[in-house]
Amino acid sequence: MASIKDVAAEAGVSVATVSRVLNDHPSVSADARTRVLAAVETLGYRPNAVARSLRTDQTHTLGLVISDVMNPYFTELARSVEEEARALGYSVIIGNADERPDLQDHHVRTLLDRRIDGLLVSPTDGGSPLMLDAARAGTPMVFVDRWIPGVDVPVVRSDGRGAVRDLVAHLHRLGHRRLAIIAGPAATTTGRERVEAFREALAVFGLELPDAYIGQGDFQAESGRRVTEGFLDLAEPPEVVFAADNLMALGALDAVRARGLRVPDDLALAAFDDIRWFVHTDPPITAIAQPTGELGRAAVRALVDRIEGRPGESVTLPARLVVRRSCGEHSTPVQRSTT
Amino acid sequence: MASIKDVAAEAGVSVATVSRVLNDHPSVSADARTRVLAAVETLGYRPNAVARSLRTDQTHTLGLVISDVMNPYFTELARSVEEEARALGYSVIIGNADERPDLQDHHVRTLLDRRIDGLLVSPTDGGSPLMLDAARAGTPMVFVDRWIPGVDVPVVRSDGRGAVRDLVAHLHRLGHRRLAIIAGPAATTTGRERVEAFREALAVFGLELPDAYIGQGDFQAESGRRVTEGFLDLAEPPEVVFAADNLMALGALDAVRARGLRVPDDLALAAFDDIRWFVHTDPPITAIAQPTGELGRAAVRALVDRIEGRPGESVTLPARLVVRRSCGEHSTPVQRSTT
DNA sequence: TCCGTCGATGTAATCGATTCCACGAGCGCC
DNA sequence: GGCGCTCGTGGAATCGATTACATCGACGGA
Repeated sequence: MASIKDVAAEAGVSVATVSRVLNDHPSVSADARTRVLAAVETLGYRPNAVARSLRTDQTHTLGLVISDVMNPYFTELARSVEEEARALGYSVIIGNADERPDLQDHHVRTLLDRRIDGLLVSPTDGGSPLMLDAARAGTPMVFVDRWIPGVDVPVVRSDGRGAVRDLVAHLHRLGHRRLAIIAGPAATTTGRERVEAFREALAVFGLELPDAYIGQGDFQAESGRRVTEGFLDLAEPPEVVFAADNLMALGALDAVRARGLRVPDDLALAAFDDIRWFVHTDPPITAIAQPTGELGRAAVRALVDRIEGRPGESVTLPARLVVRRSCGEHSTPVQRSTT
Repeated sequence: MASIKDVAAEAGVSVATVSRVLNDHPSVSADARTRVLAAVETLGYRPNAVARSLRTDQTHTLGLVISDVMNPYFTELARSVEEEARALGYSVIIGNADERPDLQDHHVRTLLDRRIDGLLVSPTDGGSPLMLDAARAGTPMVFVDRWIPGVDVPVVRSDGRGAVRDLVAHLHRLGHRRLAIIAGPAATTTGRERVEAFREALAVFGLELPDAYIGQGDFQAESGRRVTEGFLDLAEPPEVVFAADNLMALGALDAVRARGLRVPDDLALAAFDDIRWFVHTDPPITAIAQPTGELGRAAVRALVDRIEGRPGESVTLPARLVVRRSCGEHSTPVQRSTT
């Protein structure tokens, strides 16, 4: 592969001049410029990004470590992150942590070894020493969706409180009183927050959230299935199950189906995170939709701001309730928008 | 960030010795080794992958350019690719072409600039000059799922012919005679092949595939919707629509639903590519399942073989039919396995 | 005419690793 | 006792770019 030296030789100038042309430095004669460009053309020269990065200490690359690529929510997030990054001149390397702290650390480590310019993380756990060190060492970093409390890093996420209130109001109006939740891992902020938001919303209607109605899931389909089976085995099973993410809702659907029961007649179902398929499931699933694309874009902007020396701010966007039929029929569909 | 020089100074040896310890070269004294390792520990030293790559001309990175990350099939493919690559000591950079040749070229170019060791591509089109040049120039490369004819590059894909024959047999048994297909882009091999396989299977039963029953899609949901509406507007609409991928099936479902019609009573539906949600759609969708994970792993193995100087062979794995209810009820569910 | 300035260019240092080569010490063998 | 090997080690070149600094010529003003 042709190097800058070959180009210099071909154009009859020094490598410095070639470099100047390529980085359009002002003081290059028109003559030299055209000769260099011609040489670049004939040799099919492309600068070696590795060499350039070594010298400039910039890779123009962002690392994105997400909890689970197979989760459509994160897939969409990854897509919007890549789009915005590309628009700003950055590439993205995605690491899939698969909800496993060890894998998350593996990816953070290799990304740091590659000297990425900044890191976008949706932490799987409460924060490994590795990540805390990186943050403290000044690696530009932004948390997206989930975050680690007590770390001085901007957080880009959506606030589901309003939407969860709307959801509980919707459920209450339909007559449901025994509401259960399939929670995410307590080590994640979203895992805890969604339970809290749910509990608070229930309190508004004078309802409680007994421990038996809190199932411990891990954001994966299988755990949703398992927890739902546990609910169905209770002496007094809940009337509604609220899954804290879309995969656990899928698992819940599996469990209900395996018993030959029906949604919403035997058990109503709602989910956090809306996905396209929810329109076509049997029945269509009521869900809380996050502004996923906007979150991804905002996260990239915040990270690039940090990288380029600007402040880089936290962003919180509201989620909203999308009512479908999985919680029972309703006469007047009210979709209060949250603020 | 500490460099190899700092480690050398701390350990009281030369950088050469540090490098030897790190790459466990045999001739290093036990004493020097322990001193170096201690220095590495106290400084928290991590070798700079950029510098290493510049010198060794290896990045231990694979590029994966896929047609559409939002398509669950490709998401799963990407996941298995990353897993196998990690097991073999490689990282993966994913580029999402979004079915756009220009984006595909963009990613191929940046990946080559980064001097990735090898490229895994599922081409969006018939092959840009850029990609053909790269293949000719000797960049280790493997096509996965789709390929470009006439290029000397291993292809890892699944053969759907057997499964499509099974599907048509299934449809014929259910009494369907007017079968239509939503095709993928003619520029892709899978786009063409699936239509051909379908046509051949129909021929076995003495059925034809009239042009009016071939809708031109682009593997995206919206095109599935549009084509299905066209089918429904025909004087004699088809009884079955076979979507060449899962997203177009989603679009077809949207279209049927928008007209207030029902699957399979008004129009039966089948799809190429099986996804988890197909179990829970209304009705559950009959689909042709590819061994996606195995494809991804085989592709990585073939690519790494090429990179490391071994032959690197093409692989073709059979797909299989998964019968559900979207084509009508059947008495004895026959799922012939293909060979 | 001379000097200072500015624009264009080249030389060489540099980034952080790997690796070839040289060198010295120790050891075995004749 | 000397010769030659092997082993451990360090110095320095190298990968392909960027960039500080030096140089040189032209040009303008006094």
